[in-house]
Amino acid sequence: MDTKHRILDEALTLFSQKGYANVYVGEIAEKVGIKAPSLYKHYKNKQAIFDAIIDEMNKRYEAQAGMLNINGMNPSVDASVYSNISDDRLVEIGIGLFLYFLHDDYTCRFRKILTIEQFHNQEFSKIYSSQYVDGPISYQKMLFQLLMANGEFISADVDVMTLQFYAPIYMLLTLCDREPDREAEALKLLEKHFRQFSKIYGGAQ
Amino acid sequence: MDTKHRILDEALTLFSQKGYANVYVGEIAEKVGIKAPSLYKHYKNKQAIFDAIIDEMNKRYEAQAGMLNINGMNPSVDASVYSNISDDRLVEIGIGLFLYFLHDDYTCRFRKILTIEQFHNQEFSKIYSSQYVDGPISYQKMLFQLLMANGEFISADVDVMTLQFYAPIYMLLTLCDREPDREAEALKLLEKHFRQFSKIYGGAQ
DNA sequence: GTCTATAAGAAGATAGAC
DNA sequence: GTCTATCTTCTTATAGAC
Repeated sequence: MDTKHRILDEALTLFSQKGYANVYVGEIAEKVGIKAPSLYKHYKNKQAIFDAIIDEMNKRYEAQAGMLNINGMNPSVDASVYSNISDDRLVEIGIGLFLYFLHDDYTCRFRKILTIEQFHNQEFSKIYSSQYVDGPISYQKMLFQLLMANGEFISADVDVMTLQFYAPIYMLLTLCDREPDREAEALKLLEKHFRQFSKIYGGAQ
Repeated sequence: MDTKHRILDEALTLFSQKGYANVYVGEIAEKVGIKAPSLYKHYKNKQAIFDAIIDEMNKRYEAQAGMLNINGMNPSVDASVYSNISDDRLVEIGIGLFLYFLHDDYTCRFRKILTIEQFHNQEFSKIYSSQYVDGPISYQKMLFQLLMANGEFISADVDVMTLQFYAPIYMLLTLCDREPDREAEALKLLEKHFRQFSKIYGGAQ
């Protein structure tokens, strides 16, 4: 990894721990193993490093959306994936998704930045809600609608159903961001949640 | 309100919007209507203002815990309140609690500080989890256990039940902190959630 | 208790040698 | 591209008059 990328990487880590204002240029440079003035050969100023992080995040988000089909525009394609699946497979998919969000190198550090800066920066506030609330919810909602139409889920208010499915994932994700030691506890609970959810709403099978 | 309290109040607002490092002493002073040096007659330094906010929060938290019986040590006393209540009353209580957390002048600004500083400060991380995850959950869990023992709720895994009850409240609370305009939407969804939850788990009545 | 003036120091950024 | 030296600006905090 060249110096320019290493600066971005160390800055991302520091910003995600302390927030923009608490990180000093000299601190980023030190982590990279250079002196602060050298850093200005790679980026115009501190703000430019931050902006580069946002750009990189936007690029990755698009790639990721395609890969995970989360917030995808066409859940009907994915519906077949979830059609007639076993509880075990549902748990596997759900846990896999949770772990991806939690551990993906870039995603997880950027989510922390969004968390820290959300009240300070309206752009971040919008990205946060879109990426971690409205996106997953609208995707899940369309999926549940299809599963209901196929008769695989009992019919119920789909908004509430989606809320009850996704909110636990969200809460445990933010919990693990804050206290990584509690991941095992979260995973255990999440698995039970998926099974129970399937029992409640998948009763039509 | 005397100057010392007004400093605390304006500092709390600013810290909750920008985080500690982004708020300058001169900015707090300006909001109060004095010059920065005058502020040092009331507080030793910037950190002392922050510490005073923490102290005040701890005081209020204890009073609030008693008042709301959230994170209370004895939910069996409260179980009678929830015993044999109508759906309407359950919604009323749930929404009331949500609105208290969301709007209480001090609570809501302090929660934003916790959110902003949680990855930076382990003390805040612990307070956050205790106040907005483990506290409410352990209280609700004990309540549901009692309602199950009374035969008013069907028997099910109580940890999952509690998670499914509380996680939507938590998610919508953090959503409204970020986007206050979405309160009406959150309340509508929350009401439907309570009714649906009661239908699922209160089926033993 | 509030002010003006100012010190002390931190952090961002530039100049210029190598 | 990296360094040392330095400039500039911003912020905290103090001194001392009123």
